[in-house]
Amino acid sequence: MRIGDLAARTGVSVRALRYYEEQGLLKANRSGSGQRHYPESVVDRVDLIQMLYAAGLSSRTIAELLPCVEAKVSTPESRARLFAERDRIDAQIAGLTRTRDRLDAVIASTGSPASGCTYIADRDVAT
Amino acid sequence: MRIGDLAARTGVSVRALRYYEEQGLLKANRSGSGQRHYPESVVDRVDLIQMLYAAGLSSRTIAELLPCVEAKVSTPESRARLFAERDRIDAQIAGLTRTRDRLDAVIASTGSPASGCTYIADRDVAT
DNA sequence: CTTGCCTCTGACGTCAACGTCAGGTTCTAG
DNA sequence: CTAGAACCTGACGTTGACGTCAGAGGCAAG
Repeated sequence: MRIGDLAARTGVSVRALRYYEEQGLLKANRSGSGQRHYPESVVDRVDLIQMLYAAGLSSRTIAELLPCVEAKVSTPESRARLFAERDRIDAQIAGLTRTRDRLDAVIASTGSPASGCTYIADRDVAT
Repeated sequence: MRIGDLAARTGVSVRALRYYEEQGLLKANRSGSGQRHYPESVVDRVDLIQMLYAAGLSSRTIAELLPCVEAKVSTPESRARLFAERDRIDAQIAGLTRTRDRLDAVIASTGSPASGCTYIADRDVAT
């Protein structure tokens, strides 16, 4: 599997994949001419990397936690980092939930102004 | 209330407050000599701005939604934006929840290797 | 008055995760 | 064999939300 194929499979750009390698998140087997070749397994790894990036983790943190998540290998530091990131994500979820509820309240008040102005699509307001 | 006081009250830097004004998120009464003076009410406004920034909204989007959230004034576009951002935040919460659960699973497997994989994750899944 | 802190307006610096371009090599289809 | 897609390594550009510095002015206390 070459880098273009991996990019297509993961939806990540070729540039991003090379960047991940540069950051030590991804390793590639090189052919004689220097081209990168990947096994199927890296697809999951790239998905995981994207997942962690989306959760707000930095390259450095991801690099620290990847062996922990994939190979179940962990040092005391990485375990501490793991707990810290878990808690940070928890807090982030809590904050986002409050923000969403606030927006929902706004939607409820501007969307149906007391009387029957109901042409605004009837959405679920408080999950 | 001068800008330094507002910064202290909100935990936001002076630079950030000036930046908010530059982005049209905050207005200030100017004294004769050009110094900014704020009423008490802007404290809540700044908190709200921070909340929206934390939720991943851009200055432009916040500027569009602030009148909607504070004064309950909305145009069809801002209402559409409101719905879009609410849904985006919902999706973000869902993604973060999956990521957190994944980290919890890792914690469960690396954190207590002796007693078989018992899940730690009996946390509330953020409504 | 002057000391010292606060404020003002530019304007350049920063940082992360890439985008994009240049110039050159390699693989593949016909 | 040859065109053209895909790949390579630098290396500079981008974006957003500020940080930071420079130089100048404002404000209450002693």
